[in-house]
Amino acid sequence: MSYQLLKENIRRNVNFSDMQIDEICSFFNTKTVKKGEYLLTQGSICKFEGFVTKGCFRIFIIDTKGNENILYFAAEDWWLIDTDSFMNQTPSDLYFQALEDSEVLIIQKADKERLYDQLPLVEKLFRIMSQKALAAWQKRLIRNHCLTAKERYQYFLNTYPNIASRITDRQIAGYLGITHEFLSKIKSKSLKN
Amino acid sequence: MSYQLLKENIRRNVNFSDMQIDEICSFFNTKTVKKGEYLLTQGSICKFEGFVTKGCFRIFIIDTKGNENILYFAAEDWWLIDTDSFMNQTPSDLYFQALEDSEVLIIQKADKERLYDQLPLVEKLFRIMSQKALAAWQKRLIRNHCLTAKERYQYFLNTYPNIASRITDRQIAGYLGITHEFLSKIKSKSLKN
DNA sequence: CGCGACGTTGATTTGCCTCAACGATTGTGG
DNA sequence: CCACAATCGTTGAGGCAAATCAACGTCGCG
Repeated sequence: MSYQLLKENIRRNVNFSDMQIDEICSFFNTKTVKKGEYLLTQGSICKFEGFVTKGCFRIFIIDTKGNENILYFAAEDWWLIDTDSFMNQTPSDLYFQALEDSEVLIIQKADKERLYDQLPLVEKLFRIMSQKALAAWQKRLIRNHCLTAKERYQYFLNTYPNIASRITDRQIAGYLGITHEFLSKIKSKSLKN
Repeated sequence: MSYQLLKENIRRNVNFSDMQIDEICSFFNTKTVKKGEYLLTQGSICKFEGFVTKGCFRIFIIDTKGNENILYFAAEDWWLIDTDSFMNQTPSDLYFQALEDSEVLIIQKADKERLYDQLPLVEKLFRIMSQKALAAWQKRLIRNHCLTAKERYQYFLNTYPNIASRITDRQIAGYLGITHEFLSKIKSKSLKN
């Protein structure tokens, strides 16, 4: 059952009772997305949050120079969220694109508001999730300032081995904020050491 | 009264009753910090969160190369939080240093836990605060990837004029992730246009 | 006054980008 | 199942943004 992964993910943050967690899960619906398809595109308002149970997504932005800049990848056990657009219901800057055939558990904005009212402990759940994410983003920015591209690449390989192994180098370069040509040169130099 | 700023800051996120907001404020104590002093240093466990009512702080990290890397500035109406260390009660990577004689409203870790229990709506408050912060950090990382140092400098000046005007260029360079020499060159080139 | 932190400037180096070309791999339609 | 296109990874030449190192004048402060 694909809800099992979601339940475990939630329980890692807040210890809900079995009844509560079933209640929470009942707000989510399964959605399948084929490789290459988009769940969200720039300019549209994000009305849902998702939890990936199968496959892999990239969350990216196309900047004014036309470069694809990848915020993060979401494989199994990751959340698929545009915090800004979902919270403020403003047009999104982001794209959610499936890099493989994927399955996502989806909760709609209106349902999430109902869930907050119905089960106030869900506030704590998303408070903790947001704080963990916040700490991670702060550390990532520091790494971008302190580390060279090569060091960031190696950190990525070590930290997310099962994401790195299933995506192209172009995607990794987009995540690291470098060109794919330069990533290729980093790799060839690493082999010589 | 220095609590007024805190009350307004909180009410911008959750509409508490007067009684509730007084209750929340009663958990905070005033602390004065002189220019140059530290409220948190690397290696210590962060047992508090703060809200700045007067003065200005820099929140920074010293990396392995000895560079001071500034995560953000906290002047009046800003929160002073090491999310990671406070949440996990692990040794902090950060320094909180006053750049001016300052005043902070402090809430201790144990008291904050009590506040969550006593007034569950506070969960929503910090959920919303964390999500707003998260969205802001994601945008900042994107700017670091897409914009040149000059463009980031101008963005900083436009976005935080009353922080930029009261700190040294060295601090701004540390925030932008560039050397202060290069920032100086950016400024001299800007004047010629 | 004298010291330390600051801002500035120049010379040099380096990390990364841009552009272009090429073979290898993957995907797709006939 | 093949042919072709598209995408991918690689490599090289050249250029630019930013770092490094060093020197210097200025300012605030003890």
